[in-house]
Amino acid sequence: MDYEILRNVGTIARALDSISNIEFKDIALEKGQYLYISRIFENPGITQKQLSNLLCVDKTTTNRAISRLIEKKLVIKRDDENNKKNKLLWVSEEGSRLYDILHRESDYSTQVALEGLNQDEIIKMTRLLAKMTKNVVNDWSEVKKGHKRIY
Amino acid sequence: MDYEILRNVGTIARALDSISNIEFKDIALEKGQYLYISRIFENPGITQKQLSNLLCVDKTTTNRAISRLIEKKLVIKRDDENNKKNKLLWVSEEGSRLYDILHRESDYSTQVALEGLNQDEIIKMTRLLAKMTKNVVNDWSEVKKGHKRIY
DNA sequence: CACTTATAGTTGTAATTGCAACCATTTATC
DNA sequence: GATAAATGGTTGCAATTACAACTATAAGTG
Repeated sequence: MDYEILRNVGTIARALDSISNIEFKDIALEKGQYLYISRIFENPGITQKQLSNLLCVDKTTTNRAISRLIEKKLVIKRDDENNKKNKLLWVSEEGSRLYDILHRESDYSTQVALEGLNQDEIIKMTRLLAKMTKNVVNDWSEVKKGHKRIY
Repeated sequence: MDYEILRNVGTIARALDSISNIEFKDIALEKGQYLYISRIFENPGITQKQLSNLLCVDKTTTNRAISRLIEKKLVIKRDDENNKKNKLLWVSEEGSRLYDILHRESDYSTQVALEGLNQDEIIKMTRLLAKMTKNVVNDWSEVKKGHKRIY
């Protein structure tokens, strides 16, 4: 049945997250921190709220993770001149060096995950997962705002 | 590039997990507990170790989750007559009733996630994700055992 | 303009999560 | 069959995770 799809998505995600957390202990990153460094590096000046929505993580979780990364001098926080409510985030020089490793690991995991799939399948997969992401993130935003789904 | 694939897998998984955790607070389930109830229901007599491998979760996490579910009388633990090391798990009657709700929610989320995909795409997706799962879980087992991946 | 509502960020608290280190069995090896 | 290695399960810790409840700023509305 179709429910296999979401089950496997969950399993793949947990497995990869677990692998990343274990591997990045070598570079003194704690659970989950790699996610934030990657996204901030690729979206310089992003806010905590935007990060939370990008990752589908609670904003308080993002806040704590960022605080820790600032302590560790891997991320820098600056005030937004145009909007005092916002604090913009950048990766430090040290953080940038880590990004290189994160990127390489991600590439490797992608290679492993896609082993045995041909180019056409990969392209289709990319397109379909993007569509699914949009569908699911939409529901996530609603539910986070308090909307009750009926089923 | 291909790295979009794993990013989206992670995002979908986090979003759905977050939704489930929020929705299942109505039935007094705490973070993550729904996973174990579902899998034990579908695999009666499963052990903690098998559960951990099925979900790609650390065995100590499984242990704590199960202890809590036993306290809540949603899961039952029995000794394996043939092997005193193993403790076999079953869902209680109360737990079975919850399973019904979990199943309905999962169906609904699947429907939402797959909106806009046709039957052929869904079938392909199912097959490809199963293959990816196998690839990734294999690496996860190795890394958990201490194997260092080179990249 | 007043003032209400919404938004971004932050802390209090309580729970899960997972590595390390351990016990109890079982399995492998001599 | 004795002893070593492996396996399944369990606790001590230390950290993330996230809901509530809050502050401060910005945006919407009469």
